Amino acid sequence: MASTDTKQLLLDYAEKLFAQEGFHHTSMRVLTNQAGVNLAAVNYHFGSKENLLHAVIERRLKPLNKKRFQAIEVVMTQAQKSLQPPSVQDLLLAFLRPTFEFRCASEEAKDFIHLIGRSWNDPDQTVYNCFIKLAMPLFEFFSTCLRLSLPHLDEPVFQARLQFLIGSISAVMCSNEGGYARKSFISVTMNEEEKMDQLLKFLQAGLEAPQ
Amino acid sequence: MASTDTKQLLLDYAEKLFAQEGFHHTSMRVLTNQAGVNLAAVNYHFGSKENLLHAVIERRLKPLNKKRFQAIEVVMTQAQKSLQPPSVQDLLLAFLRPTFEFRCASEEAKDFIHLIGRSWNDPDQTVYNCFIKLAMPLFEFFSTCLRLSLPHLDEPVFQARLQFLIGSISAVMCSNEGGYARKSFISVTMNEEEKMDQLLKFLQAGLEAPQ
DNA sequence: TTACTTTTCAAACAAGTGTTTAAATCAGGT
DNA sequence: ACCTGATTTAAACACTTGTTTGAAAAGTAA
Repeated sequence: MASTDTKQLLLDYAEKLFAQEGFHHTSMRVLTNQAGVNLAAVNYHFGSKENLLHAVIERRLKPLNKKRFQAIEVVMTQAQKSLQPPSVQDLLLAFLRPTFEFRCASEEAKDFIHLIGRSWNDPDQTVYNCFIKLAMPLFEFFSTCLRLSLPHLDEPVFQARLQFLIGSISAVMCSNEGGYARKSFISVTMNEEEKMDQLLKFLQAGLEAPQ
Repeated sequence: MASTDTKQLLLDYAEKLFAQEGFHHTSMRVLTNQAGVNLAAVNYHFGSKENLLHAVIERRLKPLNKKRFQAIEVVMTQAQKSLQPPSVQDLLLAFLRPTFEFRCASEEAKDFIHLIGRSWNDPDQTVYNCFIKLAMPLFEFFSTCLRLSLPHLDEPVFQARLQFLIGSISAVMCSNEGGYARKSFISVTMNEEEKMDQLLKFLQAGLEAPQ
């Protein structure tokens, strides 16, 4: 077996298991068994379990964040041309559309998004740090741009609403109806596009609410 | 030492550690060391680590949910009297006020709320199941009542917005500025009352947005 | 084939986990 | 004082964890 195959297998199954079971709760023995490779392969190819997590997150998050970054940039340049602040709707869409498109791409992508959505509140420092290191620049860029769309808001109010926004987004990212997820009392029977539309409307209304 | 003291100590420190480190990542040896009791005390008094978690959650969640339940009931009886559907604002307030009041009561309460807020998306089935079993009845009641306030929404849209709502609320519950939490790029410098006001406005606007 | 590197493999390692056990200690009632 | 049941204790148990090791196998280039 080529070395790249083993690496890919490990990344794929790690992504799935980390999402489903959590990082700490995923055993390297279970992972390597499912992937059909030897236990020592993880340490040989990645050095450690933590490095494997890093590789799993980086592999998908880098291209995804690049897309989001570019989409936001488009909105910003158009805004500069028209000498107007960017609209909340455009910015939200620039952030959400690549996310949802990515999420719909495959079942594996859904697993990954689940993993990411949970990282915000993950008690495990390992997961949180790994995620935030890769995501921070984008979020700060997004936050700065969104600020321009909502100049009338006091800074603390803006920060608070940013927190609410992230909560809603990560809730959607964590939900995967029809997947391995446990039952919830909420059953969102909606295709992904409609769901994004609804999330957009919800967030826009919340962000633009009178202070 | 009276037996009740040991039990209390275990509950207190378990609450703190489960919130800070997560359930699985909390070692019973560390827990019993911090609490100053013997390792075997957990199994003697609670039977198992899982039962301890259950006791931790139940101790605080039962009275909290009772308060929320009663507050919602007040809103509903007033609505019935006036032959009007309950307002979104009143219902949200009935749910949020007891939560925030509880959260402000003490630092331990904040830990607990953090633990609860995370339970939604906890990869650990143990934590999730334990939480949902105790919280489900209240959430279903709340959901049913809120549905009456938003009769014009299609059912799928309502369900989706419910998901967004829970996301925002749990994001706030998980945040504990000034506590042991790691740094975030969001810094919400707001007292709890203002924060609740803002959350209320945000959610109300989002829920009542045109479909 | 030979020589060399990369990759795989089974086994062992050291440390940590929740739980159990049986003896020791403490408490309250008679 | 004594007895009895509740509680605490140190030690051990059985098991899992991520990681390391050194030899075997596979792959590559001369």
